[in-house]
Amino acid sequence: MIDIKLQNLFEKSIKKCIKDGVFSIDSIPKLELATSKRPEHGDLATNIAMIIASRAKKKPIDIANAIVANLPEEKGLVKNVTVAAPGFINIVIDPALFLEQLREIYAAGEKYGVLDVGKGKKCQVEFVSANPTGPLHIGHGRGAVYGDVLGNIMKAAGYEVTKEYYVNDAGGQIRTLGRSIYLRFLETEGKKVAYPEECYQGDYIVDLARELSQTSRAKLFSLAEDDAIELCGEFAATKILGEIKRDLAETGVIHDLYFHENRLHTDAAIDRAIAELKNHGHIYEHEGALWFRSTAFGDDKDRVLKKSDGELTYFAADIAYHKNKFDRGFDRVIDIWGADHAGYVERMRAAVVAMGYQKESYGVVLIQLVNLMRAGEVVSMSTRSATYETLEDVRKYVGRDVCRYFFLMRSHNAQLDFDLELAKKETPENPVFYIQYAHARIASVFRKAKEAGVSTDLSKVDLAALDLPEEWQLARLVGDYPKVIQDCVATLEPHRLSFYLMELAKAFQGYYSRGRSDARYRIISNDPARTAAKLFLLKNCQIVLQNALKILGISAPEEMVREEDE
RNA sequence: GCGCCCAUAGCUCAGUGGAUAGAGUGUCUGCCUCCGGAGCAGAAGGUCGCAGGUUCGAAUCCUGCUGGGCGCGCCA
Repeated sequence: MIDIKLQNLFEKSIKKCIKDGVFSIDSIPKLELATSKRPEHGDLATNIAMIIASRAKKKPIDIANAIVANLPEEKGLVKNVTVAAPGFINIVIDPALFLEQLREIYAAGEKYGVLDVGKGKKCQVEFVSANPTGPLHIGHGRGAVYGDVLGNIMKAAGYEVTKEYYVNDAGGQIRTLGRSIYLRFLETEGKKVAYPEECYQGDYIVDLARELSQTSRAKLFSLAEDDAIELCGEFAATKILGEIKRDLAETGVIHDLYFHENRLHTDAAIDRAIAELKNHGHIYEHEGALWFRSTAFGDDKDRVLKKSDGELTYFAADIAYHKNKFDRGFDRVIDIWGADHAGYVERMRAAVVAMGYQKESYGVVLIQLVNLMRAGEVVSMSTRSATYETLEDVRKYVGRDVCRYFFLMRSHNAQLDFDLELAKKETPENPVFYIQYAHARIASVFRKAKEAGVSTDLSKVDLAALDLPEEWQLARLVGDYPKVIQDCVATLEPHRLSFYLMELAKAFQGYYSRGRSDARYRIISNDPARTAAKLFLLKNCQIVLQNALKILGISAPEEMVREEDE
């Protein structure tokens, strides 16, 4: 809003400068406004004079001065404008304008921060997609929370989002799973078997074998070995997928759709996808196998779709799945993969482009791995015996909110050290509590106000009663929220929201705490107009805290309860 | 060997070409008669891995190094 108004003012001024012959350029550059880091640089700053200077071959400072001199007057917008070397234009906004924004926020309520940049386009976010052969580990957890929150952010930004989980329930891995179960079953029957290294080693395999045995012992003996293994595989995969879903649900991650790979096989979708590539001339045969010429689209080497033994590769199924995605009408398809799949990106992109879909509509986000730590020591992830290895164990140990926040407080393309002992600490070192505390404190003030019989009717508030710099600052900060959402969408980086929340919480705590020593800062006073205005400001802070926490999938408690008090 | 990611305060990390590089934590010093001290204010702490280059301006972009992580199958 403010941006647009300023854009207009500057455009007018620049046009006048051109007309007056101060400088000459072909087109007017877009006005970039940055929030100033230092108070003496005003609220906003623009570098437009320097941009123009480089094009017009003039001194930036002269251009800045000319632009400022020609800025039209507009009441209630700009309070002051100054020029600083080498050519910055610093703008002080009328504080009343930030305060006015509060009314919009209050009116929008939980809709505040909902944007239309997505314009209702259909967006699919695929994440987790772990094979149903074992429990989710902490790395899956990071991808799960990232994908969930990215989906929430895209939704808030105006996309129509589908969160999806691709289930690899066909092929070799499920057969191996079935064999693992079957062999463990034989063991429980007292048979001596050699348990191969490539089979799944976890204890859960034994548990599943026992469980299946209870209902289907006779059947397993009556079937031919291959059929028995298939039965074991189906049983275990279904069971494990159920566990994964429950695990995700408890982490606050809900997918809209579980897409089963099996479907692609039963309705010949893979054949159709290969045919599609063939029509475009990107398929050839070599040494009895069927190849996709992915090198034509920037991949390192061509890839096999059908092996010489006649079996399809997983890549073939993945291509069919992605064809399916685009055929369902998604304008944007975002895959979220672990960093260990980086080598897979180029071939998938190649396939998407080769089938004739827009390159820009497809994106892959790689999530770097997680190092699980305990009090500074790395907890081994390779040994199955390690205690806190699964997502479930970690979540149960630290709690859902902390678990999610730790995954969200870091850029996804940096590795994450997840320290269990640090996450477990409830006091200052743990930002999630600090943010929640800000929310709870506001709730507490409202309870107090009610007790004291203060009117909490916020429909008519005199904003002029907010006359402290910290109050303008807070108003400005909550006004930044939609921009933060926009940035998160543009960069696909939800951690920016976490950092914003921290900043907002800090600004609020600082403001609130001054009330201890300075009566002007106390929220509830015997001045009804000031009290109402301050409550209104707090309410707006609370709205933003709530909306942002909701996107992150973290609770916004009305009060904080210490664990030892429970 | 090739590809991708990372390197910023003691530690963990922000910083999508802008001004004197910021938080949290740790260390040190203060602060409460009163709305929640899980708090607040302040101080100290930096050759932004190294070397070049592009630019009015580089932690940010380009090139080459160094160090760490991941990946390079007719595996999944």
